[in-house]
Amino acid sequence: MKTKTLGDSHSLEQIRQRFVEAAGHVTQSLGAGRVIGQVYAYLYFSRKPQSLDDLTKVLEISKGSASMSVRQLEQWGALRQVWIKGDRKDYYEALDSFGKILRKALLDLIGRRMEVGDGLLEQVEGLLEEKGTSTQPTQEDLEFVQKKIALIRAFRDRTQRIWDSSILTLLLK
Amino acid sequence: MKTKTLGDSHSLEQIRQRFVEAAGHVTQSLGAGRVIGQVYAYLYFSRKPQSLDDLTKVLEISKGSASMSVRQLEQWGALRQVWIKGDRKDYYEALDSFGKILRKALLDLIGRRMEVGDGLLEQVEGLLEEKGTSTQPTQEDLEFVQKKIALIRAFRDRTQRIWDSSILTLLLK
DNA sequence: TGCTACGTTCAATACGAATTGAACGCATTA
DNA sequence: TAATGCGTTCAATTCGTATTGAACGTAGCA
Repeated sequence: MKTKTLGDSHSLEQIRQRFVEAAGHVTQSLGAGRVIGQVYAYLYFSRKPQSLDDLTKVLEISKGSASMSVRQLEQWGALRQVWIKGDRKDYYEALDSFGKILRKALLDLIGRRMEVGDGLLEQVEGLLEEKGTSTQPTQEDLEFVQKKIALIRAFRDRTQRIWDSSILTLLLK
Repeated sequence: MKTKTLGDSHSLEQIRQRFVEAAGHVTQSLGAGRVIGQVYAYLYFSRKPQSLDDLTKVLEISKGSASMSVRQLEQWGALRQVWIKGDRKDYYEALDSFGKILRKALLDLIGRRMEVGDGLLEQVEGLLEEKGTSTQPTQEDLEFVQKKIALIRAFRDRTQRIWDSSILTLLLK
């Protein structure tokens, strides 16, 4: 039991392994784990649905990892569960709507990280409104900060539009 | 010596700290450290150039961190070094061409991570060319893999165009 | 009803990357 | 020329987070 899957061709199996490895790096650099990419790539290059058990053996990952990765990928619409009658295991096959998948995944990953900064500009602008009437801070300081924040807002708004229109909609197609 | 900088206004100082914190999160999630963002935000909201020494005190980071961050930011065109005569310290002030800065930073960060996967498609397609003539692998397997890889290439080319045109050029303006 | 084989969960662990800080080199000044 | 005050470097450390694996719940089967 040395190599399994995808016929016996050495070079084809080699190619799959290359993709598994590369996908692992990609997802890792995107801030999802390495395993997620590996699982998807492996399933993508599998002719038949594979079980969690297969994944743990081939990718040498734990049962827990396999389970969690598969669930994450399912939520991103990257996998489909397949029942094989007379078999108690769950089987999975990869879907290939890369655009939709990437879109969901990015929104998820980015959203997960941007909570903190989100709404900061609005909050701060609110604070400045209040202070605008008071005279506590020196007029100079107030103007300085307002000017700086205005620059940020302008840039934010511009990139926001680009992001919304270009990326997401185009990835959808 | 409790609070320094930016006048004495509590609320304005508060605002700066908010931005420092937020910027730290952003750069961290982008895969550059937390410190990079903090340093930039602090300088951006400083009226006068600041020294490494200032940074270590205000941001509570080590001299090493301050030095490395400043250098990185300089390479991204985010900072400008300022000499103050009669002072042996180096001073820095933030530049605000956000577009150019982000562009350089992203190219750098992404480039740093994509080395692995880069050229993979080309390599693999090369391998498949060779195998195309041999009959080692079953015809079915060969076709399967070729089809799968073609899908990936199509997607890669499409997103590549979007990335090149939309993002980078627009960020330049 | 108990037994088996599976998937899930989450506290413990391992791992990689960010950060530190001591050692160093290089200016500047006396 | 020595002494002082910088910035830089990089091995050691710390810290966050991905991964593990043992314990658990559950569904099917005898």
